Amino acid sequence: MAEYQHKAIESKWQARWAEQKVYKVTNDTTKPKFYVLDMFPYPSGAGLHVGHPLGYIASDIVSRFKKLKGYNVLHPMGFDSFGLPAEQYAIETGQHPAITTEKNIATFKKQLSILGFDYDWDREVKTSDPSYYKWTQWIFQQLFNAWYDYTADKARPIAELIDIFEKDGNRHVNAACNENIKIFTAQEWKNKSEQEKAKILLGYRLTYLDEVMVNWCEALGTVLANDEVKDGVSERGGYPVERKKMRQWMMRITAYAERLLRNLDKLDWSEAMKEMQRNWIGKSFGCEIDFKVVNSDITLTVFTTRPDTVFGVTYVVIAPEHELVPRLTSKLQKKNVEQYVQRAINRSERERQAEVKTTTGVFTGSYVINPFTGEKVPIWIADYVLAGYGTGVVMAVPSSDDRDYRFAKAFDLPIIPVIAGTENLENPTEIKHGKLINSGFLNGLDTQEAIQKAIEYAEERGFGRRKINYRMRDAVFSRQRYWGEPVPIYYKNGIPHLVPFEKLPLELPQIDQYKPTPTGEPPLARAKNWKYRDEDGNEYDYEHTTMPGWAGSSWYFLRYMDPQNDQTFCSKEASNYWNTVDLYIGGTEHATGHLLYSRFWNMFLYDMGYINHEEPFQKLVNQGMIQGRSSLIYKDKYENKFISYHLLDGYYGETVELHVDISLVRGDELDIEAFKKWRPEYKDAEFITEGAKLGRHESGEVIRGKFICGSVIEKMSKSKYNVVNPDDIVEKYGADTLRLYEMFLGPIEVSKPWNTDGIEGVYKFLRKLWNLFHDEKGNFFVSDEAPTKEELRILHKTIKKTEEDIEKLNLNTSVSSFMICVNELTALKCNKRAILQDLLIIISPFAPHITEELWHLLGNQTSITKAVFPTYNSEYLIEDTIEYPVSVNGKMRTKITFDANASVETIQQVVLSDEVVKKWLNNQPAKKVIVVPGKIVNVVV
RNA sequence: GCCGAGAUGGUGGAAUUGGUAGACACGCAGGACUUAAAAUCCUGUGGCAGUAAAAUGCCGUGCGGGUUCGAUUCCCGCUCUUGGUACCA
Repeated sequence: MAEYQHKAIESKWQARWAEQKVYKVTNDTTKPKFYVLDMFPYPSGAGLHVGHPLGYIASDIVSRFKKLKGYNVLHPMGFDSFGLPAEQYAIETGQHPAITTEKNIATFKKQLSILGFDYDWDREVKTSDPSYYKWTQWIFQQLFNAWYDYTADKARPIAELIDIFEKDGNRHVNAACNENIKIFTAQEWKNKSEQEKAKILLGYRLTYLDEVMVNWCEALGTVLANDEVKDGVSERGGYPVERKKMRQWMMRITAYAERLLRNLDKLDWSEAMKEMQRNWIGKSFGCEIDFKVVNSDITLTVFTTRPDTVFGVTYVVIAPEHELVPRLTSKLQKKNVEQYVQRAINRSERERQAEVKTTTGVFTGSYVINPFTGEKVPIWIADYVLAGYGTGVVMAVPSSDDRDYRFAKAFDLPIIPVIAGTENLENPTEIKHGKLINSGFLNGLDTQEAIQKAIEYAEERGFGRRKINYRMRDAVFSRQRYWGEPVPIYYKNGIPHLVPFEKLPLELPQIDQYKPTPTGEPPLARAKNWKYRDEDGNEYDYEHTTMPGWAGSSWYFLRYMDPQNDQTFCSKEASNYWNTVDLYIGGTEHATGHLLYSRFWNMFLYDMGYINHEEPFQKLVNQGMIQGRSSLIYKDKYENKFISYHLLDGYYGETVELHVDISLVRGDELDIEAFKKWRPEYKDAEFITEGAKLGRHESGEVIRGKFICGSVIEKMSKSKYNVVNPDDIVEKYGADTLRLYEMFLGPIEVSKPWNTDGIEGVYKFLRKLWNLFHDEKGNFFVSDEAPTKEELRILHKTIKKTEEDIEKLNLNTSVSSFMICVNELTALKCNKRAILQDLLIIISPFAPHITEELWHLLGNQTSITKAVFPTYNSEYLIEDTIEYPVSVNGKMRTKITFDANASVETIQQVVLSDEVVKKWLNNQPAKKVIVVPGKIVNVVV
């Protein structure tokens, strides 16, 4: 008697696969390669939840499928193990983040291993491992030692730039560099001090130091992400946050803007994803125009994409944080301006952009001359202008820009219509393109023509120039944190120097507390005796900031190719063989962060000749999120009293909403006793229940009623107590069921809340599959009879569907087709080896354990993972007749069966003489009969 | 605000390129087996009207329009949910 015993089968095969290293991947092989990758997880303390495996199962299915199709498949897993939560935990408990992280990784690995993934664990990488971050630091140093040559359109070694400076100065250098670098000759370069030279070079390097605005929280002594700031105060603790300029390491990703944009066309990513990156890069064509400030030597340069509307400029707006603001402010306006700037600067950029209802701004007291008209217009300050975009100054054309229009209305500034048809409109910005009016030499021209004409005019007269602008900014690389890669830099006389390669990795030092120093220095400043020592024994300070989370994750896909190499980050042989990632699965939340930074680093390594592919991820698929269903409980604001969900309306007091652990709730009903034990402060809480009148049951038992919780669908997170762990499901149903079920839930890209309601159906399917191989008594029983035509049709229909579905990643419908196949074979009582053996192979990528077991019961000696995917034969699917749906005016009314090769004329004739069709024709002749061969007939009445 | 995605029965979802809306599964209802329950199996199941039961008709893919012989699919305008918005990863 052998029933389907998932536990025994799964642990047996997992052990055997590990023991025989079935999933070992080698780099030298004659087989074609396939590289399938998941975005690696951050090992959080909550462990793996049911959302993580969604993508992992999909990639595992593809990996196993490609192996069956004869590919050498690289399908690795590792951990993005630097990050804030471990550090936060360290601050609170004093526990070293490395210890927490190791523990969390162990939990994750254990959880991953019971799901039966085909990872080669010998290739695991961890970003917080010094043997890994040695190479992250090395890449940083390569970026430090490089500059971007726009003429060659690639990065080059900084030594070559120094050569050019020595021979020719920087006059002919077309490089990505800081804006304030002055032109110098070779002789001038040679005369500069080492200090000066270092400063200039820093302005060219692909990683450099700069002063940038950050959210500084004095009380926490650290910089906060925009996410961590709510309404101008820190989310944690509610301390005030100010915007402040700090010296930070930057990454010159803008050098790559054009290539990052251009290459998108070559990638097999969703249009949505490419669009997001395009918008992030934000390329726009336009020009700069110089506006001279009246009675001053200052010139304000604006960037505009609409120089055609320059005759409609009625004022100019400058960003509150712009450095010229103090010089432009008149005595009379000083107080107003200072007040305004103070307030505006402390608002986040997102807030400033999002706010459209209230328009704010202040007049500086200064004026500029519009070089096209010679007219004098006022300079205003407004927070809708950001210092970081364009030049930080805009020319305002209230008649054709919405924000300018609102601003002009609010402050009663003039509006000059410049586009024909807008003269008499209440809101002229409704029409943005057309023939120009009130615009001097541009009158009568169309928008596009006028733009070109205006730029030419400005260029000829020297007060403007054609300009391509990008919205993308250089990336801030420094973090005022402990748990990240140390930046391999030390300072000598204030000039940054690279820690020599032999001294890498520069390991994280031990510190007493994981907090910033009392003076607001980053945590690494606490390290005792942590200094760089040169040969002469001189000591220098190391850089005290660490690298951001995205540093380690920007190149990990290369390390998997050659994970143990201690000579280089990844050997050329390995990267030449594995090349680009063929399928990358991960969430859309990485659209503009990780996926741009990785492309940038990969492109840089390509430029420097370390790898041979320019793009890291050829095909990208975005998996949706599995959301959690949180349970909510309502507590009286002042008393230790809880109110059941449906009684809230009638409750007299004020209540607060709290998250309650979902393990204490069954179908919205709270287990009150368990809840009292959950938190000591609730031990004596009072509960107002519902659903039953208080009283006594006939048996004498007191009727208590039910306590019902509210619920909300949101991100699965430890802090929301809504995490569902896959372990319990595997325990009850097995990994094969979980794998099939997660795929069966729906398309991989769609987000949905976790819900186990349908899991029984999938479990039943596996039992039915098992029963195909067993008789009623449970004995293994398979026949060697030749299959019938019908059985072959069922099998080959499924082979075809599965293959198409996996290629397109429609894994939910493959599971359905397996169910249909097994249902049909069960109905035919088919237990033929010729059919079942192939069926096992096609199901094996989805349910590797049960299929491996049955495969061996069939007498096979080697693993099913080494089998060959069956070839679909179209001959088995040919049908002699086709049943046509016949519709009248597009509505299906009847069905008529025709010979597969019946002519259109025959079909029309038969259809028109059909009783049902006649009824709808009602003795009128049909206006039209449309026959789509093989598909449908439509009669138009 | 800006950029991206989505909305189909009681539920998860299916529908290949514009061609039978609701595959497959859950749930529910009824039945078989059983002393009973569980498990298993069978039948039915979008809504409304209609019928003894059928037949049959009408409505129906977030809302309002449009294109088409034919629209879940294409176009225009909305609503709601959701991801990103540069120091969460």
